[in-house]
Amino acid sequence: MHHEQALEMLRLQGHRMTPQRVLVLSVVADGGEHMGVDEVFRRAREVYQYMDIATVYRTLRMFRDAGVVTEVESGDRLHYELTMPGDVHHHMVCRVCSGAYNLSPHYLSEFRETLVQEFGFVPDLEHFSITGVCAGCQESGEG
Amino acid sequence: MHHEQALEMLRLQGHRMTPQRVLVLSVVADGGEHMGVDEVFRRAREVYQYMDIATVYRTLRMFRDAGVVTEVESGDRLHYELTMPGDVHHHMVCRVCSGAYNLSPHYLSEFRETLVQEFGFVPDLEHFSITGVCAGCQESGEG
DNA sequence: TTGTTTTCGGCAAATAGTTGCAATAACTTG
DNA sequence: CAAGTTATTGCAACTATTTGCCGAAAACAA
Repeated sequence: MHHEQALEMLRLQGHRMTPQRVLVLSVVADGGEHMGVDEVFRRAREVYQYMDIATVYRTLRMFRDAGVVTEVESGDRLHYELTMPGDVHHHMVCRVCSGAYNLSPHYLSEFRETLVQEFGFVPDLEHFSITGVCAGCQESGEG
Repeated sequence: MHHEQALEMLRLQGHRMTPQRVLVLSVVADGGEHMGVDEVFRRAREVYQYMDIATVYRTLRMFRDAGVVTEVESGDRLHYELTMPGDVHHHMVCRVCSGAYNLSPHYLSEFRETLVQEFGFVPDLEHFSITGVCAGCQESGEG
């Protein structure tokens, strides 16, 4: 998704376009890989020095609910990235090095179906991330 | 697992047996279903009025690492239950009613194998819980 | 442009949970 | 049982994140 499309989506959903929101969106869009809240905050404050951390949290949460960013629980912190409709993926987060690796949703679709059919339980796998130890850290014997 | 066995396990692992630890263990053991940290704290403080919340957190974390209690992320809070070696299970937590349903580990074993074989990533599925909407809340149209 | 409505932002205070530190108490040895 | 060692406690301060409040600003109408 592009910057402009995201703004359009937000407007269509009736959200007001404030300088703070435009700024947060551009920071996340320029960030590339997913960014921690504190990093979004620091970069935004470089541009607008009165930016408040609560505004960053509220804005990112709203963006997530609107579907323009994706929230990743990386270790014990929240990270965000611009939603890429053609590239939906989950994350495997390494508990040793904090590295995040993408995982195609097809690895979970069967599991999802099973839960729905056997228990009628509809899991939230959209913002799904799995903690564990990655291959590299395993070799280092740090698992 | 029983109270006594848990104490024995802790002692064998070299942990000191303090009144605070014995108390926290008995509270969790008597609690039945899994309990929130605040509830463990409140009940413990009824018995020993100087109990500190930090002690409760540290004690439960240590019990978890020692294998005598199981940690469940219920919604956005931590819950604990006495580990039952014959009854290992995961949890499906409903985001609407906060209800928790047990899930046999066999539903995840295939998924686990896939991650290990394809990515060398060893997931932490021991303390695994899945958020979603349960069958009951689905009917109520609250999903 | 001005006025009206309603959402939003900034601040401060609250939340759950963690951590550093000095005092204390549990285990160990004699 | 007393002394020494070291883990553990209680406290306060800290983390990340959320929330209540109220003035400010966005959207929209006239």
